[in-house]
This record gives sequence, C-alpha cells and structure tokens, in this order.
Amino acid sequence: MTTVEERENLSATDSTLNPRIVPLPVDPKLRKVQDDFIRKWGEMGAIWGINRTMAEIHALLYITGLPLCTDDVMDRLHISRGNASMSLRALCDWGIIRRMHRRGERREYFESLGDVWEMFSIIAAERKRREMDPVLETIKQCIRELEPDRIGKLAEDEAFRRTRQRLDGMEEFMSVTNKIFQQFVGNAKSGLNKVVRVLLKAL
Amino acid sequence: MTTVEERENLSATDSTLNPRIVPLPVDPKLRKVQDDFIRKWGEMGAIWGINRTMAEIHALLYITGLPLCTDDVMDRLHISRGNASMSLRALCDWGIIRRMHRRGERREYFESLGDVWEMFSIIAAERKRREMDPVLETIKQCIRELEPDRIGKLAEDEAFRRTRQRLDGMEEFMSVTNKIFQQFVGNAKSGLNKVVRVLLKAL
DNA sequence: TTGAATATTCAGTACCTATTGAAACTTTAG
DNA sequence: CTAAAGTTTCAATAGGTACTGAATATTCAA
Repeated sequence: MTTVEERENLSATDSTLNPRIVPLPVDPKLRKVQDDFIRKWGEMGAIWGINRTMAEIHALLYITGLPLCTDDVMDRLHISRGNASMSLRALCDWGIIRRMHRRGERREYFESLGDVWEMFSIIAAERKRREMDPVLETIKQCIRELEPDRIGKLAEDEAFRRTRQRLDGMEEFMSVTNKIFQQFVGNAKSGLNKVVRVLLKAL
Repeated sequence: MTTVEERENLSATDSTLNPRIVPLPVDPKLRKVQDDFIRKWGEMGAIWGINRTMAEIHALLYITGLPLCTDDVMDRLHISRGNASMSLRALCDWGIIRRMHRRGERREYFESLGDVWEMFSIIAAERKRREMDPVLETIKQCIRELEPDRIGKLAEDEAFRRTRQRLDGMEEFMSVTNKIFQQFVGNAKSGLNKVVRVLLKAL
C-alpha cells in the first residue's frame, strides 16, 4: 500500500495536486454508522446475488452519497487496486453505480444511484433475465416433450402423469411470478411504482 | 459404490428383502425430461440461496412426485451417502420436503411438497427472517445513532445529512418490501394467495 | 441383548471463487 | 513525443464451501 502514502505525501506538499474531492477522514461517529451499514450490506450481498466486496463498494457509495474515486474505495475498504477496479466495473455493468467525469480532472469518480426503488428494479430485471427466464424455458421444453403425441400411450402411465402434473404446477407459478416481475421492472423509474402502490392500497 | 450392487444382488435373490417402493429404472423419455428439469433446477439453486446438490435433490423429489429413500437419491444423482444425508436433512429443516415412514418399513422416505406456492412461501419466509430482517434492524440502528440528540450540532453538517437521507430511503424501501413479504408468507397455505390475486387483478 | 439394517457425522480433500499485486496498457498535460 | 497519472488485466494463490467415504451411532426385529 505504498500508493496511499505517496498520495498523502503529495497532498501534504502540494495540496492542489491530486486533490480528492472529499478527504476520507470523516467524523468518527458518522464513520461508525457508515461502517456498520457497509458491513451488513456486504454480509447480505447474497440477497442480490453479488459478492461481498461488490456489495461493500456499493454500500459505501450509496451511504456517503458522494462520488468517490478508486483510491477512496481502496483506502476505505482496504482492498487491492485490481479488486476495486474489477468490482467497480461490474457494478457499472449492473447499472447501479455510474462513472462520473469531473471537468478538468483526470481521475474518474463513481457514484451510486440514489433511488433505492430504481436500484432494485434494475437488479430484479437482471436476475429475472439471468435466472428465471432460462428455468421457465426449460420447464416449457419439458412439458412439450411429454405431450401425448410424442409419448403415445405412455401418456396414461402413472409416472408420466405425475411428472406432467408437477411441471404444470411449476409453470403456472413461474409464469405468474414472471408477469409480476415484468411490471415491477417496467415502470420503476422512480419512487413507489405501480406494483407496490397497488399492493399497499389493497393490503 | 459397492452398496448399490449389494442392494441389487439382494433384491435379485430375495425380492422381499429391502424392496424399494419404486425401482429407479424408468422409461428413458420420462427420465430424460426429469433429468433436464433436475439439472436446470440445480444450476438455478442460487435463486433460492440453496446449493446445487440440495436443489437437485429437491428437484428429483418434486418432479417424480414419489417418496424416495436415501439410496434412491444417491443412485439417481450419483452423490455420496454423507452428502445425501446432510442435504436431505437441510431440506427437511427448510420444510420443503418431509420425512415419511412407511408402516412396517425401517427405511425412511422423503417427499417434496407438491404445492409450489406453499414451497416458495416457506422459502420466502425463511429468507426474509435470515436476510432482510437483520439488515432492516441494522438500518434502524444506524438511523437511531444519527439522531440530532446524539450528534448535536453536527446534525446540520452536509455529510451527516446526506447519510441520513440515504438511510431513510433504504428504510422506506425495506419496510414496504417487508410488509409485502409478510402478506405473501402469511396466507400462503395453498394456491394463488391474496397478494398474487390482488396483483393479477390490478395489472 | 445382539446384530443387521439404516442413518449420521466429520476429518480430509477436491473444487471453485475472490483477491492480490505486478505488469501492461491508456490517457493527457506539457 | 514523453513522462506521469491513472486504469485494466491476469497469473498466482489465498480462502472458503461442498463432497466423499469410512467410522460411529441409532434403530428395531428377534
């Protein structure tokens, strides 16, 4: 971690060189709260299907509400440059953080989306696409392969009937779930979206 | 895997000893369909927060709709006794498969719940308890720690205000989500439950 | 109580994912 | 163009989770 010292030496001797927008040292009380949040968010990355480091970086950007650069992230979370770089890129790919250029600055900054609803919509959309859609496709394929014209008189066999029944149950469930996701994901640009408003009113 | 042969030799010489309720060999067409389903379900275990083997065992029990014993599972999925035992127990703990005794039989059998809605309710309830509740608790704790009477005049500081704002946004989101889960989980004993019916009507 | 059938546990290992850190690459100011 | 700043890549490896299979425990019929 020589980079840190180097950078701090530089700022000490010439504070206009490589100035970070927000110095990392922060009021200890605030910092504790932020760290608690970051830790928990990291542990719970599983909910998102995201690994710990990615979750922590996101948590840091979200909770501070500031654009931070790679070095800020490295310093605050004690992770390597490579890790920070890859994870930041992955978060950008997900679309829940964004790159930010500052006029006249070389360094790139990253900031989190501020709207939680939008963030979760994005995540939901992506996971639906990656995880639910393929399963639904497989199930439909399975049902097709068990259609009577493919299996002939075996269609009456007990084992076939049971399996087809189970496939039907699963298909119904996933189709309905899919539709709901679609809605949630579709009009979710900001704030409580339609799905949620409908539910809150009705319950 | 000597166990398999031993067991099969036994059945060959004395078919009343250790009879498995359903012989594993199954019509190849049906078997292919079941295997496709099992494979995909295993790959997608992540959705559930469950590992591949557990997901595959569950898929097998679900798709066949039959009570199977540990050896059936081992043979069909080519996994070790230890693995089968641990995974079956974990699935029982989740509550999505059940142990079954057959009168006059020593061996234990396992069968999957048949109602997909009930299964997912159970899973949702468990994940909410394990994953969402602790995060919400942490967030509330963070908000408490940033209350003006704890941090005094710092409450007006820009950094504090931003962090508090972010915490509030997250809290709103998670509280609402939590309520919806609660409903889904509460009255979900069977079939399309209230939450889903409300949504389907409204959308 | 005994022993055969069955079930569970767990130390060791295989396998896989995440992380590091140094080298290679890119960009821009001068 | 060159040097300095910044970014990305990737081989090596650390670290963690899942799996095996033999040892141990449990159950039940006789």
